[in-house]
Amino acid sequence: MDRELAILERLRAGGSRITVARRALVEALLVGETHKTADDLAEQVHAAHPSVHRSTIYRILDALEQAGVVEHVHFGHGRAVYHLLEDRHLHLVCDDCGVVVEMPEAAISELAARVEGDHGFVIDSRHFALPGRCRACAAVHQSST
Amino acid sequence: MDRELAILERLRAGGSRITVARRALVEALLVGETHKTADDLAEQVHAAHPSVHRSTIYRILDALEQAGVVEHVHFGHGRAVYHLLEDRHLHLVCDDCGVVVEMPEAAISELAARVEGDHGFVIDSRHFALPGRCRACAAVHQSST
DNA sequence: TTCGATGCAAATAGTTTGCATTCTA
DNA sequence: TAGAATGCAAACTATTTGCATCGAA
Repeated sequence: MDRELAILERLRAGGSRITVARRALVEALLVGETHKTADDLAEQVHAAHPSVHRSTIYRILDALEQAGVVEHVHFGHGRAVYHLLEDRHLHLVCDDCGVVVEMPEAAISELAARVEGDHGFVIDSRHFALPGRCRACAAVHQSST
Repeated sequence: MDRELAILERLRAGGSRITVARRALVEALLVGETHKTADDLAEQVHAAHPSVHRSTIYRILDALEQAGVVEHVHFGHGRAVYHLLEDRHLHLVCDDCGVVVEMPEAAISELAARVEGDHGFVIDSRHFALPGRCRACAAVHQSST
């Protein structure tokens, strides 16, 4: 039940030490939105611990990623969002309004199987978002183009 | 048959002027690899015209993109590659060795149709590469992990 | 001659790194 | 107390922008 402790324990198991900054970042990951940029997380951590530096945020995120706790997904043009590994799913991001639609990982399995058969290529589709246009923006786009 | 002239003409039609730099960049796009980073292109252009600035390369690429001549695809972690619109296809990039596998756009149509039906989301799959592992790296990865 | 294109330098966004210091285990 | 973690500043990558000048039509 205590997700925070479980995650910290997992870090400790990997030889890491538990610090205030790490505790705060894990807490930040556990509340609110499931997808947060490094910036979002830094802001949240700063609320309680203003002295935690941005570079530390990145280093902790890196440690968490190595420990298999989080993963990051690129949402186009440079910025990445981080989320807990438990929340595995594909991401669809709207190029126009930026809304993120989640869909089960299974949706891509058919394509993945075909690609693997044809090219031997194993798609890791979680690491990138599929871009496009959400329902609303697709409608607008169609009428204005 | 003269692709270079055709492209330049297309630029001119949009109100643009034809300059040495533009001519050189279009030439660079037409030879060799079908996918090049802004850096690759800058290097090629510099070979003949060392004074052309990087920012100019970006501005020309932007103009070409607006004119519908090229498009850029993000290959993960910040860098983008440009290619002529005629060469439309999906990209699979290996996270390990960086090799790019191309596959017909049609391969994703089934997934795209399902997603559009379920979520109203219109995937623009050409704008991003699907990450994963190529046959060779997948084999290595499996045995070493 | 006019307005688009360019060179330059500086700014930007997002992230990473070297190094001396601090703190956990 | 050893070695991991941190703060800080500075570097980095890829790209963009303001501005004065240049050049194509």
